[in-house]
Amino acid sequence: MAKIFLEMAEFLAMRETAFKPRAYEKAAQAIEELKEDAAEIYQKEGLKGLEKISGVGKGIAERIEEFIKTGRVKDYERLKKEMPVDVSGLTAVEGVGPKIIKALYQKLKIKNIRDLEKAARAGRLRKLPRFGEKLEQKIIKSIEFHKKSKGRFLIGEILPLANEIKARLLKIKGVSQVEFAGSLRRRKETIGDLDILAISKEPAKVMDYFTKMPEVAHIYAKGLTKSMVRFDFGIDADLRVIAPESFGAALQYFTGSKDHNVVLRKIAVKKRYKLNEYGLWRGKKRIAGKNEEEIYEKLGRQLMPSEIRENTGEIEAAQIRQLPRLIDINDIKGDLHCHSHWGMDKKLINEMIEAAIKTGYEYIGISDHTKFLHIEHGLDEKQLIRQRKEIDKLNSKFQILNKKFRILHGCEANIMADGSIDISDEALAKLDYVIAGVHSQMKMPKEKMTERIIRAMRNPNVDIISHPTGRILKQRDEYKIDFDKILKIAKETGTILEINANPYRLDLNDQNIRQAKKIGVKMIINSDAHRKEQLNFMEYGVAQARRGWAEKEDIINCWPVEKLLKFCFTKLF
DNA sequence: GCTATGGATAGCCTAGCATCCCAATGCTA
Repeated sequence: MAKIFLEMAEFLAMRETAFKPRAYEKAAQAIEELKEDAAEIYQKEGLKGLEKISGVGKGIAERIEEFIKTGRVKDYERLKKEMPVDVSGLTAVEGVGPKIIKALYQKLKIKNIRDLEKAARAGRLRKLPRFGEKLEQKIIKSIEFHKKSKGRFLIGEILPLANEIKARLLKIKGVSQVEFAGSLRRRKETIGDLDILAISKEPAKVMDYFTKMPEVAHIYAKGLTKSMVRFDFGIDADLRVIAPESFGAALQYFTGSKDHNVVLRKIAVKKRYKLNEYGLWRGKKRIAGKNEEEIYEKLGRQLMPSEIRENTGEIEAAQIRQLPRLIDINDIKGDLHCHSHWGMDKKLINEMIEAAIKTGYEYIGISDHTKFLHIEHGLDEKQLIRQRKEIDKLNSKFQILNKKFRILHGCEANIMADGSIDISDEALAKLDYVIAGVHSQMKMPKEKMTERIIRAMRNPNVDIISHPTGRILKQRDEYKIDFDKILKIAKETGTILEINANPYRLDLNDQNIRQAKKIGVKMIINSDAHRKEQLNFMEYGVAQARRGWAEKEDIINCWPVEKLLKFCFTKLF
């Protein structure tokens, strides 16, 4: 449905219809972001229910109804007949928009990317009015990039590279500040492109350097205030050089999100100000712009952390000065989901411990897989006992040395299809804590999967549910579960839900976290490290928790170890 | 076509860059 409305928006733009394109675009986005299936909403509440979706009014609600009932949207088909082209395919080519698509179809009967590439390579585009050789070349290059492009990138893939580029830019003479904006600064799970802002006395030098970096495969644009490039592995990056007096305004503006900014600008207009990337203005006078804080303050709002700028209530909370005090990476006292590959790898457990101490943790929990996962060399009851002895030995060493550090002994057990655990309760009871997770048969019907996890939560030995929704970003959807029900039982039993910090998981997601916090379900941020370097995944988990408005009190590995163990020990069921 | 405001109507984000044509247009963020 979202795709149909998005295409309708493009068709309407081709006809130069005013305002409707934006309306359809907005509706498409709203539908895509919907948590519930639109068909379910319609079934329960009819047209009125659909109209409650922000961006959906009477007209679009009726078209959704039509689609649910007939599987078609007549208006869409009419538009498509008028201009039978693959709009979504063509607009995916950078530099091609509705006006160009229209000209291409009318003059050259170009319907899709294949036609376009053929015509461009044959030199037929340059002959069209308002076209030229350069535009033709640009389109050929865009098509080549499009074929290679991999879409969005995981934050775990981008942040390390971005930090390196930042360090390089800071070394250039005349550069005094470099910051990321956009989805990277909001720490979204996936990043579409890289937005970088800089202050420099010599913009030309920075732009020269930036566009000539070894990673740069293509330069879209290069000016004194803005340059845009594509890196060889497929992500685009923009660099803007900003005047110091506008830096805060630019940072605010380019950080977004778009929805957050739209609301903010409306607030500015209401106060008879104007907000743009150069500052907050009253008439021609700039009344704020150097930093973000003064802009938000002049608009009557607390400064909002970038991770929650999604227009999901943060602007309202900031007005009554009730913003949450988001958890910080420095609040983390330990990591309870670390694999040592015990029995397979003799050194890893020590490496993990060393890395944890170096990070400044007060404790680490070793939680290897249990016996059902043969492939990961899961431990059985006897092996767990032997592992316990080794951990006791290591702990007594710390005591002798009078070090505060402590190793906890846990495991990541498997929740079987019927909700039972793959290892005996006796063995589990001897551990400091137990994580349980689903690692098999993930395609169960919603009710069965929910019951399965609930049964595991009701096991008095199970303290933590790992990666509760099971999704793998860019690879696998979450399992079908009734999350509200899981939350209810988690609250009832005192079961802790994990925020798995592996950048491929980031599970729970931001919305899950917010829901859990609201109900009072406790969470834990774990790295799920299988190598010592992966302990650093914690950073992504903390970012995710922040996006879910989590505070220190909500996350049990911000607590001292005694309090944490007591919470695990006094589990209700 | 949607939303907000007030019950029918106004308003819908802004700006840099490339390109094509030499002042305007389209795309993108």
